[in-house]
Amino acid sequence: MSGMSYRHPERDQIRVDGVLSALGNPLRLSVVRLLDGGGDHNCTSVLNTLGVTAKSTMTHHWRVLRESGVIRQRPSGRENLLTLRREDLDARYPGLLDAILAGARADES
Amino acid sequence: MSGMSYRHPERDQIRVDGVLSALGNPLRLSVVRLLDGGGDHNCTSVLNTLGVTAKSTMTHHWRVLRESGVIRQRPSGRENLLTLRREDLDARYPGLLDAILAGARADES
DNA sequence: ACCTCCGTACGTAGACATTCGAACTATCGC
DNA sequence: GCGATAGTTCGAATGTCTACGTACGGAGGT
Repeated sequence: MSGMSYRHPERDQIRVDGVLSALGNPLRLSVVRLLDGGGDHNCTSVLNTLGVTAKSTMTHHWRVLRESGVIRQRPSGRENLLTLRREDLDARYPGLLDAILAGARADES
Repeated sequence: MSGMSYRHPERDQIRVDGVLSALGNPLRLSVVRLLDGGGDHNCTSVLNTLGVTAKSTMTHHWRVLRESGVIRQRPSGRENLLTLRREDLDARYPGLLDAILAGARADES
């Protein structure tokens, strides 16, 4: 049997204050920027890329991102694949994600 | 002499994670929606409109909103006038504020 | 001067966030 | 089965956020 799946909010259950609160954390914003860059990501690869030490720390952040509707977490084998819920976010809050990601890039300059 | 002024970040000192974190709080998001509606606002009028009990609670939120660059606080007589820094936010993060405000309205439906 | 109104500063209390280590479950390969 | 890998769960420590009451200071009106 494949692993258990997590509870995700439906598209119409997403709330903007939850999304903003989730993305107001620098580490979680970095995660979203990384996922937006495309490619396959599991928890460990993100953890290594961002230089986080403890896996259990990220487990906390996965839950915040998942329960706010920002990412989707899909178990596959012994990995946990992570994807940005771009279609849902774009449908519900047009332009929000792009504005945030552009803003994050602007802050780096 | 008029009252002391507060420290506000310059436009280019604003950071998107600070803005998101500030607006991730439902009460502060309501404040921004109210200020965006136009009209003159001082601290007490916002407090009364939103049904907040303690002034000192709002003083905390004014600081968060001010230091993240979302609002400007300008003492005038014995009042403290509040304005949304729309021009600065629009210049630095095009579309962000509109997307957030539209999202907040969408969540109400 | 006096009183009143507007808002801040301070201390405090409880709730929540963030991070970590250690123990645990499940999966894959041998 | 055995060992290694991928993540989670749990508990604890630390820090931050939110809200409140009280006290304070500045500005206006009388």
